Amino acid sequence: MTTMDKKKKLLDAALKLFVEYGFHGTPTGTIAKAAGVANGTLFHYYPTKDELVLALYIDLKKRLNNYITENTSTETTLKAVLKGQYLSTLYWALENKNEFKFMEQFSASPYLKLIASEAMEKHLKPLFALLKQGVKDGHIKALPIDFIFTMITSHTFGVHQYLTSTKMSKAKQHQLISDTFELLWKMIS
Amino acid sequence: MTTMDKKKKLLDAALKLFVEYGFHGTPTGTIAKAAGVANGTLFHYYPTKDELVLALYIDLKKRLNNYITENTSTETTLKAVLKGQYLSTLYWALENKNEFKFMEQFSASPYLKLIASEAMEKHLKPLFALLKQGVKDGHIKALPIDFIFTMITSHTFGVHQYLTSTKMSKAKQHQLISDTFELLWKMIS
DNA sequence: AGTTTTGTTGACTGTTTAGTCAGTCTAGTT
DNA sequence: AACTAGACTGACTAAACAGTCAACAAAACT
Repeated sequence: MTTMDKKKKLLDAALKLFVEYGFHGTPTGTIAKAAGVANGTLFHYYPTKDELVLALYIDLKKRLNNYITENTSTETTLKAVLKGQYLSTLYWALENKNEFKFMEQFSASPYLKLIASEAMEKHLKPLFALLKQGVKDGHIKALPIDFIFTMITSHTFGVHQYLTSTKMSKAKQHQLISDTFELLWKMIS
Repeated sequence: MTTMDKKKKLLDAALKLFVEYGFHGTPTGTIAKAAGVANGTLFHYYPTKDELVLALYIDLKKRLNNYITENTSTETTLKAVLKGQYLSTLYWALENKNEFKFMEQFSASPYLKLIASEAMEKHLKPLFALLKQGVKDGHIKALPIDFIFTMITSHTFGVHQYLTSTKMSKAKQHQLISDTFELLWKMIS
């Protein structure tokens, strides 16, 4: 097993356990065992438990971001670009339920403030620029950018929560995602 | 000090610490100390730590509910009733930031599934009936009730998050709350 | 006043935990 | 083959933890 395998296995195991039992409800020993590595190996890669939690969040954030950029072709209108990002996010969330659930849990937890704000903003910059332009051009309501961002985020979490709590066909899910974007757009435009 | 005083002091202390350090990040001993009671007293009232966490959530839920019912006069139109509930919720949240933050944290955590679903539904029943009627009368979009509910909830959490992360005058806050209700209404009607 | 019940205490305990460490293994380099 | 550097191990430890309990205090009841 290579280094990446073990790091990845540790993050995988941690994710599953964190979602089920919470951050502090999951001992490091349990994580190591579930990952199939020795106790000490966990601390070899992540010197403290907190660093493991943060690393996991950052890794997921990156994976989601990659997925979004890979799956959004260059659209022309602002609405189309936003819709692409919104759909990508929720498609990814559907294929990675635990991952998305963890991100939500993390976002509501006191851990969030441990994330360096520059690292946070780096990911958000492109979207913020987009929204800013949208406001300037009058396509989006003249509201503070981070307010619009917050609205999009909570809306997205809400839709995902509903999607995971309700059984429905893939087709219906995609229809709902598309419909809810229209609702969101109606709200901010 | 009476019994109620001590129970209340324990919940107060637990709330503050949970919001800052998380559920498992807060030892029971610290809670007891902060509440000014002996370690054993905590376990006299709440046999396990989990029961304390759940009791806190239920207590807050009740307090918010009371506030809403006390502060919503009997309106006539569906929109006015919903607006009253929405405003009440966010006004309460502004006066009880920690309380609301905890409820959000709790809602995203694995603890949520420990709450008996009947106790949950009891609080929601009136609102659900209201929404159902709204859909029937065509005032609200023909979407599943619990979807609309999820949308309202996440929207509310989002607005509160923005309100607490941004400095602004009381007047501006109230304006924003009112405005965001219109956005929400626009979305679901 | 005496008795019982209920509230309250904090020292204590068995367990669990994050994190350490002394040393083994593996793969690459000279 | 000898050396080195980093990966990896798991037994270990010191601290922290949730929960107990025997004793005491204060009400409440008879």
